[in-house]
Amino acid sequence: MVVYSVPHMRQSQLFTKTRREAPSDEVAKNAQLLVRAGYIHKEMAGVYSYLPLGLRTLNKIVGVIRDEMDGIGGQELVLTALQDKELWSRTDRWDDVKVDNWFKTSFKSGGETGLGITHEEPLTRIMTEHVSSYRDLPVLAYQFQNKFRNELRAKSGIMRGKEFLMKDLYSFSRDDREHAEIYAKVRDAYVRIFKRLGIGDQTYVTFASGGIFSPFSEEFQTVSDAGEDTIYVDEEKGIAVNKEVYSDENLSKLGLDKEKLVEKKAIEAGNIFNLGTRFSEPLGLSYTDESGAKKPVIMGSYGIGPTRAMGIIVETLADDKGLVWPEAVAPFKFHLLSLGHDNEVSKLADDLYETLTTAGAEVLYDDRDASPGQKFAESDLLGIPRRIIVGKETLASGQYEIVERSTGKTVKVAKDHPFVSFGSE
RNA sequence: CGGGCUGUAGUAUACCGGUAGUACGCGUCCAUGGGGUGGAUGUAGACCGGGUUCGAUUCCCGGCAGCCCGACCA
Repeated sequence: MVVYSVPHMRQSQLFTKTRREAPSDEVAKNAQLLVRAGYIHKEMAGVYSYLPLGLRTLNKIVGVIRDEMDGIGGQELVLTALQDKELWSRTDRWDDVKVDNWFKTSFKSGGETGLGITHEEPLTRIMTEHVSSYRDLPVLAYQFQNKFRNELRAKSGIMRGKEFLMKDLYSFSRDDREHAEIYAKVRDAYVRIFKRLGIGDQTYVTFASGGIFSPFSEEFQTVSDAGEDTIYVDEEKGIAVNKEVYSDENLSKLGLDKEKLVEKKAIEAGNIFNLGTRFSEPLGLSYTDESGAKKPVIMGSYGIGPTRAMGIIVETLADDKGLVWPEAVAPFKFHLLSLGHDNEVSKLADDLYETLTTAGAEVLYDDRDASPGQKFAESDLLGIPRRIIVGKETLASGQYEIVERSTGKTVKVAKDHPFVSFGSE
């Protein structure tokens, strides 16, 4: 997992502030809450900056995805944002008629370039320099990078922007059989990722339009009223089919019973594709097999947008009081609140903060001189999983109060109780 | 890209053809201290350009920006 240089923080030092009211130019719940809580800042339509709390959350999501990608043998790298026009011309994806959402610009020295919308082309070219024998395959390479897409209409807060973080994994295999194995492995990893991100129960593998090399691609669709897609879910089988391929013919092909399907709105959280030789052929990525024959590499691509995932988590789990983060994604595990002006209380809270941080806990300590009501309200808004309350009652009873954000469930813990009583770490 | 709408203190919102009011925020002071606590006081504003008019924040035109519906969405 990722190691953070600052695992804990005093809230009095946090420069971001919360707001009572949602900005008037946001309609999407995810953007309203994330802006109110100071996690993000809207720079322009569809373009958001990630502030300290937002970045911590985003990094947690990235960490989960990275963990799963590494777990199936993915090798992380990072490609350039600036793209080579000549390369994209070879696969016929430079032309504005073919791909209409490029941000294009030019070099002072002459010639055009564009900001990367996806990265099949550059990675395939790199592979031509490193793959030449069947012994060099398969390869799984992935990256986290900002993609730039000149969307005509940005919407839905951070779920559909013009600049957004994307995890894109590409697989390079010897043949269809090997590709199928890898594809299945990535698919399983994706299922685990959404489960770890806390949206597994609402996320369905969904058949969608495929492309040239397979009849269908598979999307990971999270059921949400904020979704832009319509899917038909088979609850029993736990799979769904996108409206774009919903037809009697396709349903029978997929072995789905029309009667059992339920229509739902959903948002696409991930998508996996069989690319076949769509890019390896035109870019000359081939290898020599055991018999000395030259063969094209079979490719696949697999995307998840961590920023979009963050938006989906908010849409799915937040309540009317504010954000609610699952354990694995929260910017901090604990939100320690010190209530009132009492010196003894402050001392107690300081000591607990010291104890927790020494034990390596990720804790945000609200040490500010603010009213209890304000601290509670802001704590709800920030959505940190467990709130530890230290107040005058603690002095009287000798107990800390721990409140779970998602359920409101409260437990009391003796002051000198062992650290493990605060929950898993 | 087609259609619709909106730009007023830092934020959220009123009113008005005669240069703007409220709440929150922020500063100061007093009280308060387990659900955005109460009071006093201060601070700060009409997107840009042009037109109509005695006078425009208000009406008209253009620009820019933002939002919504649709289309689009490796």
